Amino acid sequence: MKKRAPAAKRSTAPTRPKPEVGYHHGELQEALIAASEAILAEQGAEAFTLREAARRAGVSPAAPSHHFGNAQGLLTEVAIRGYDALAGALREAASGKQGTRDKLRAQGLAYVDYALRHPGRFQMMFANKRLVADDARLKQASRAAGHAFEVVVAELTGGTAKDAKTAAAAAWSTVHGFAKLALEEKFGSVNNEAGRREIMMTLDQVLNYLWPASGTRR
Amino acid sequence: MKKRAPAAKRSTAPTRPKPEVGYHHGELQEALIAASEAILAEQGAEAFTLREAARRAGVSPAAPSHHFGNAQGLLTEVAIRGYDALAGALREAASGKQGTRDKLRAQGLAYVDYALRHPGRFQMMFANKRLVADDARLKQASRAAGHAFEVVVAELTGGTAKDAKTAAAAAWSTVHGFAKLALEEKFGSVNNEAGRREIMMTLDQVLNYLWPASGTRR
DNA sequence: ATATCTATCTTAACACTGTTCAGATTGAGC
DNA sequence: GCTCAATCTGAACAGTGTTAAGATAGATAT
Repeated sequence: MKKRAPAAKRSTAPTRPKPEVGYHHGELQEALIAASEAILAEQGAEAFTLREAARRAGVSPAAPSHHFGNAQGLLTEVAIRGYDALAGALREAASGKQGTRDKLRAQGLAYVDYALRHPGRFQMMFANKRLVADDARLKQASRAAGHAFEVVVAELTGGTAKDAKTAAAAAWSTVHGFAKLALEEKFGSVNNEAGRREIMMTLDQVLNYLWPASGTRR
Repeated sequence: MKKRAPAAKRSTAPTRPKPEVGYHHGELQEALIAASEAILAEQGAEAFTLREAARRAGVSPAAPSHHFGNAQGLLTEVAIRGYDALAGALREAASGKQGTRDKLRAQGLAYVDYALRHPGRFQMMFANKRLVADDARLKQASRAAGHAFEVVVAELTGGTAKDAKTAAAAAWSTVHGFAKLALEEKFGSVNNEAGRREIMMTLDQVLNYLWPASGTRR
């Protein structure tokens, strides 16, 4: 078994607030999360194994349990960060536009773009059985992402809160379904850039169809 | 290990075209498919194991390989039947209605109803990595299900074939996304009948919002 | 400075999994 | 009857997640 490089020597100053390596391994949590992300990015959600994540972090397969309890715990942490990143992407997409419909369309495109750029992470985020589904932070992060739709949609409906909820559910369902179907290759190949561009164009048409510009009829 | 009951005695007539039991086990393919369906129904897609399916069919873990190659092959067969059943449900839902919009709404409700009633099977149908994704029969069955939307939507658009494709993609995406999000508990609990009813009502609102009755504006 | 404490990590084991391969079994056809 | 090919078993292999006991080492107290 390969021994990892010895930890960097401690600074001579003993009162350092945050040592550069910390405990034995130091940032094992972060290392395991990074390793998990790498597996998801390289080989997809189905290929993730706890042992492989431990291997990449240079620790024994039992090490992660002390930080995350079990594989679900580690993946939950990954999913939380994934939701945070998604929510950020949605907010940013909306902030770059003026009209409400433009914001909504930009959010839809950003949602699917995120899914296609991080397919493994995205699939894992919505694989409740592999996560600690009732984790408070996970639920909060997920809600925050869904909330990004409500914020924009509320401007659109201008009606009751219930209408806004319905419209947000509609928007989220549409882009989520499109992303999922795209990832399962129902709209053609998604492995090459050309395929992804075509899929994004299809999405644009779908969004135009469901949320036509003001005054347009169908 | 438990010995299964001895096969029923052959009929005295030797020229029977289809013996009631066939080979050693007889209908092992069907038994394995039924066992797999049972696992999916009882414990969900994540809980499926080939060994458990073999156990339930009363054969050794190596037996399935002779009929399906591997676990993916068996699950592909299950998925094909799932798509066939889904396509049938979609066609039947549309056939019971007159107006095009009523057909579309009935299809949407039927789609999500199917997903909520057979969650394990539904999740497996859209888990490409666990199936033989390029199996011709699987792709055909999947296309047939998607085609059910196109048929109804074509009446709605009355435009070019491209418009119909866009509208069908929109409809499929919406109901698929809603079903997926519902199964991941994003719209509340789905484990009890009351929760499912509430979710179906939310879906009805979503469909009314996205495909309003003729003449209605938003 | 030394001893103790406690978080961290390893080692080894356990019960699983899917798959492969050699051989046994058994229905079908000559 | 005999042969043949399809079917199934048994055993093995490499891999998985998880657990328990012990080693290690940073932090803390004396």
